[in-house]
Amino acid sequence: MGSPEYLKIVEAIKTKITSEEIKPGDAIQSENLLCEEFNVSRMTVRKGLAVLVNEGYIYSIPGKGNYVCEPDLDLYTLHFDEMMPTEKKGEEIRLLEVNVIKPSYEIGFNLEIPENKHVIVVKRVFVSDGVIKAYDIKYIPYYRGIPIVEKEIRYATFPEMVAKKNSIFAMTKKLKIRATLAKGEVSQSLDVMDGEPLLVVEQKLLDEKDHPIGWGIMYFAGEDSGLEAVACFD
Amino acid sequence: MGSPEYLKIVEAIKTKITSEEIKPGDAIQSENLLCEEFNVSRMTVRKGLAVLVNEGYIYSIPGKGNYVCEPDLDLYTLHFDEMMPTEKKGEEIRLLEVNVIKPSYEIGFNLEIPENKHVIVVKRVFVSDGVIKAYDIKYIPYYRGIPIVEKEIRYATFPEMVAKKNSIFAMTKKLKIRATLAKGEVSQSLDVMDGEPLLVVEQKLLDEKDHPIGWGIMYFAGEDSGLEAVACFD
DNA sequence: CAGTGGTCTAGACCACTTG
DNA sequence: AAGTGGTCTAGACCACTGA
Repeated sequence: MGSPEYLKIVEAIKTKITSEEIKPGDAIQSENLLCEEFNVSRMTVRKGLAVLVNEGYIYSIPGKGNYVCEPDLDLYTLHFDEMMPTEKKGEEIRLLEVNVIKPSYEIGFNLEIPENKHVIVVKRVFVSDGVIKAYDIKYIPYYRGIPIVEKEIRYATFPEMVAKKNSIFAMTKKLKIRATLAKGEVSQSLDVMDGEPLLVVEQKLLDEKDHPIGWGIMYFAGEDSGLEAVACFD
Repeated sequence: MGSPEYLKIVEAIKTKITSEEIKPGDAIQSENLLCEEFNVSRMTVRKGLAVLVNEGYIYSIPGKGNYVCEPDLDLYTLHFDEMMPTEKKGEEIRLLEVNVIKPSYEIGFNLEIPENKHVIVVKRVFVSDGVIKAYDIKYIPYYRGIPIVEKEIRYATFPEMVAKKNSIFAMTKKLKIRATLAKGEVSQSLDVMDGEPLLVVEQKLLDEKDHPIGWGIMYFAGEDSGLEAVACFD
């Protein structure tokens, strides 16, 4: 009752859509008709429709009308916390290595830099209740002023490591997720046997021009450690 | 120049944020000030601010002002196409099994149903250029009218299988992603050796009351097959 | 109290689509 | 030409925060 008029319009149309009274591709009644129906001004109707557009229920075609969206059921929201649930009791980060190196072919390829440019490599493990949960390797093109002091880098997130050079608002992060088998250095760092299944999350940090400014790989041990995602549509 | 006034306001404030002229937690100048600055009416200013709110740049506190958001750098958009890139050349879906069964403890637990309720089980593999890419198992509580005809179910997505009973607009999908080793039935279905690393995507379909209406597990073979996600912030 | 954001109105003009 | 959505105005009243 006390709710704003435009929210009543939102709810009314949402109900029509979820009850399948109107289906994807169908047109909504015109804005002028909605004005009469709800006895409100056109701006109020449009505010309600704007909410539905933002939430992915409808879209507009100028000169024609407002239409119900085909829901994109393949889109999910993934919450990937780079630092695990740090700052909690029993959580700890161990810094294994901070170095300036010449990039391997793979590193140079992923950071799109020539082989004579130096690269910072940071290797850490995340420990929970005494058990190593994840092994994290990050590569960042070297630049003056990059933090390489242990204290600064130990608890730093990927964006924080490059924040001096790039605004976090102008960065994009991309993930690739796959499975692999533990072996060699990775097994040792995670303290697992070779052949254990590992979840691999590859992170790439891009600047506003889509140029890589960081590349990292995280290995997660244990079948219990996984990621969760929720469908966007609500 | 020809762009609407409210978009000019959006761009101006975005630039201030990405250039870090104003930082997270800082206040934007008041709406009335923005009206004067840009020589527009308040509704136009508010339309611009609404865009910034939707895109996650700012938030409002009634009676106080508009403030720059702390960017949530842990949120990603994951595109998980349940049907793989089907309908493409060289792609094929093989239906291995459609059955009505009594649920195991695990199935009953995940679907939150008693053990005397029957369940449809659908097993499929996704084949690309003759290579089996994924093995898919889905469980759906049995109800009258559920499609169990091969033709109907072979190319059906999870939501389509339950669509007769539930509107896709009222459904939620949740994913859990982890790594495991191939073994037994899974190895055979994927035609890989035991001990191969597999990416596991567990899907749960929930109705509007958060009650499960479907549970599925997809196994992806091959180190090359993985998922990709992009940070939401733009 | 003056200032802020939240809601709403009753008009207006434009570009666009359709018959 | 009539109808549609997109933009915009110049007011208004409200509930809220802070001094």
